[in-house]
Amino acid sequence: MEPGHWPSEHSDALRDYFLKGMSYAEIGRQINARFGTAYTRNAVIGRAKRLGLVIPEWITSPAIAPYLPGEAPVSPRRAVLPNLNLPPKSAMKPAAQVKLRCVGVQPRLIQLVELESADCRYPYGGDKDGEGIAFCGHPCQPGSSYCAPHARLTRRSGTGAARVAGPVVLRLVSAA
DNA sequence: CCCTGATTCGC
DNA sequence: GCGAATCAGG
Repeated sequence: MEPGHWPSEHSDALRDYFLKGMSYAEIGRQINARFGTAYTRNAVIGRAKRLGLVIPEWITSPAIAPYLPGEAPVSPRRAVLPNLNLPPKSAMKPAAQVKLRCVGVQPRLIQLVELESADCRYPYGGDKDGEGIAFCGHPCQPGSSYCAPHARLTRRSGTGAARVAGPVVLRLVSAA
């Protein structure tokens, strides 16, 4: 694809994940995984800001607003315009952080019964599927229960023995 | 050290 | 408008 612009699908996903309370890096990773894109966290952040993404307080804080007299009851809608109304800092999102997804790998989404002992046990679904949970299924690295991408996703680096691929360009290798 | 978010600046 | 580079804090 050759989009100089973000597809609405991606933007929608971005909003969804954002409202879900995930960090930009994770949002990026998940969108990357789902759409097979290669957005960096910077890209996601920049896009989010440009989109005017804001934390709907009325969602996270449905409490009564004890605004001071003189202050207009600006509850039902925060100005989404690029004026000068940005909150002092980040409002941070409370709930969420449920499940991680994955990197640039496309999971086989196999069932547990099909999962072998040498397959990556990375949980998929369960988030908005409603269907049975599936797993990555990629051949896991020796000594690990996950494949390389998922292993590095869980934890960074590999005891100073994995600094080979500089600018990592993860692309799937699964063919058949 | 790792991570995070936020901004600026060049394309 | 997009995103990398960079900055700043945890």
